Amino acid sequence: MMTDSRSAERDDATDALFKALSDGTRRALLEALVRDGEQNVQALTQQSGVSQPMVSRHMAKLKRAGLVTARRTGRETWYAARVKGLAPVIGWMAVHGALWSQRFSALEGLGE
Amino acid sequence: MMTDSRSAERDDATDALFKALSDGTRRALLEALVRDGEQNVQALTQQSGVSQPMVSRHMAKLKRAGLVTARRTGRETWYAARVKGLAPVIGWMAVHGALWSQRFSALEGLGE
DNA sequence: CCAATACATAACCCTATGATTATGGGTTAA
DNA sequence: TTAACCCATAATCATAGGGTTATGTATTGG
Repeated sequence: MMTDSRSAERDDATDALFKALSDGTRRALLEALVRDGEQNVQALTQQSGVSQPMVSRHMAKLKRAGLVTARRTGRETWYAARVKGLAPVIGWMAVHGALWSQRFSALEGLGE
Repeated sequence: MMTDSRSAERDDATDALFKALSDGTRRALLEALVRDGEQNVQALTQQSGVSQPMVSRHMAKLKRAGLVTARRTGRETWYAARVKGLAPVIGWMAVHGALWSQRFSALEGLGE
């Protein structure tokens, strides 16, 4: 499944990932989950400084990018960071950052 | 409401970096530089599939993000990948990706 | 059953951004 | 000097995207 050397055509996963990380509010939400563990929307809303609907939309984007998981219990939705979702970022840097490949080579077995 | 500076600090560098990497065309341009070394705008334009002005604008953005360097010689501008510009990405993942911090700790001395 | 709660969606506004073609500003060459 | 060349910038357009408030859909509790 090598995407040929003709540059990344439709690397939707990588694209969604970098796009998800390209917004500061979204990164802050993800950071909160990494730091303090699983949280529901209202908890995230209080920290975020933006409205609840905006948090829901940000979380949806993070989820589609594979960076968080969602677990609905009753009327609450609990989000948790999914750190291994960052793997494609590592992969991209390992492949396209020639100077890094040596250092990154030890990280390539993270597919779980 | 003041923004909670604890989690949402104005990390302009990181923001610019992720934003620069969030576009596929821009990543392809950067990949071309990493793969084939320093190139001028016309060479990059031929590979990119977009217009020359668009390449110039993409390169400007990559440059502001610290991912490429520009060297003007006469009427040509030669761009080269600056792989250490990815350092903030590593830094961000090291800090906010708890599960990664052990593996990343060895990479933190790349500041220059 | 009814109200309150928790989250997601919808409708809307405004800015950012990717893309184009046209133009301008220097530089090389004839 | 003039013309061709290389690149950047301007003008323009369409769409994506972050933000808000309003509304909808379940779920819990009195």
